[in-house]
Amino acid sequence: MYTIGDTAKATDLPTKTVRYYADIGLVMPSGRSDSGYRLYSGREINKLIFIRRARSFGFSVQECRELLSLYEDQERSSRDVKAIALRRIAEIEKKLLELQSLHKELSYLAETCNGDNRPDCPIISGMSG
Amino acid sequence: MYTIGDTAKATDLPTKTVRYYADIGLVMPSGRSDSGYRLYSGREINKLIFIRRARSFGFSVQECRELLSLYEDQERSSRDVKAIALRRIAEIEKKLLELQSLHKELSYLAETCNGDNRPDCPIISGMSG
DNA sequence: CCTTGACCTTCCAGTTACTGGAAACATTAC
DNA sequence: GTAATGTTTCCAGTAACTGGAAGGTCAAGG
Repeated sequence: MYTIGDTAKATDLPTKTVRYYADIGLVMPSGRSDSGYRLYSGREINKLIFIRRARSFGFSVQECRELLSLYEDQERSSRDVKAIALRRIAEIEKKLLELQSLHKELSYLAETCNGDNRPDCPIISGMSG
Repeated sequence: MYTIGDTAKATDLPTKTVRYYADIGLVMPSGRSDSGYRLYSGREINKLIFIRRARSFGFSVQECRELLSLYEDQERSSRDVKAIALRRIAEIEKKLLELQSLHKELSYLAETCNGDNRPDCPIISGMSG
């Protein structure tokens, strides 16, 4: 069992955010210490890491809730699970392409503009591809 | 020259957001029509597409401002440009790894939970890798 | 020319997802 | 035992939109 600070370290989330997620019922601590400290188990740690990743790619908290429920809602049919997962996978693949494109653009910029004098770097005109 | 609606379509951003970016001085329209309509050129379209991408990967508006300034601030030395670009590239590479990991997790879920009966899918316990 | 509908304008209020800070209690380190 | 650090709740503030009202503009059809 981890206190909120240890949980924050383990998940690479701010303490404030972990507490916020508990407040909105996204990831509840598995219990409280005698003195009222939130206590998290490995399971919650894993959920929080998953959420941090999903959030950092623009999935809303609501969408994270839905993604988590894929694993937890015993009432939901496998068909639903698969449908939602596949929809998200398509989005992720689109994001992967865009992220690679962004990477390429910045790499080109770093390569091109590497002297002491400022070169022209007219890269914006090519930034939309 | 594009009106704000055409610009929104071309950049895949909501009209509201394009107007908001003008309000905060992130991307100004290159001019106004006689009747006061915002008018955008290809250059602004490209900037907006670049920003949409960067935003969707968690770069703040302030960071987008900095990234755009890499191309525009004639006072900034090439050394700075390269340093900032390299820092961002490192972040993007980390994001790429995490996005690939997210993709793998959801693909595994979609594959595993594909019958008509709900299988156990105890994937959360492996979600932190 | 007139009207209808889709566009645009400004302004202001509301939302999402945090984020910072105060006051007070708990735990750990010396 | 006391100082530093960590935790609690609560409340206010911020970033980046987002929705809606009230009104001006523009192209198409009658």
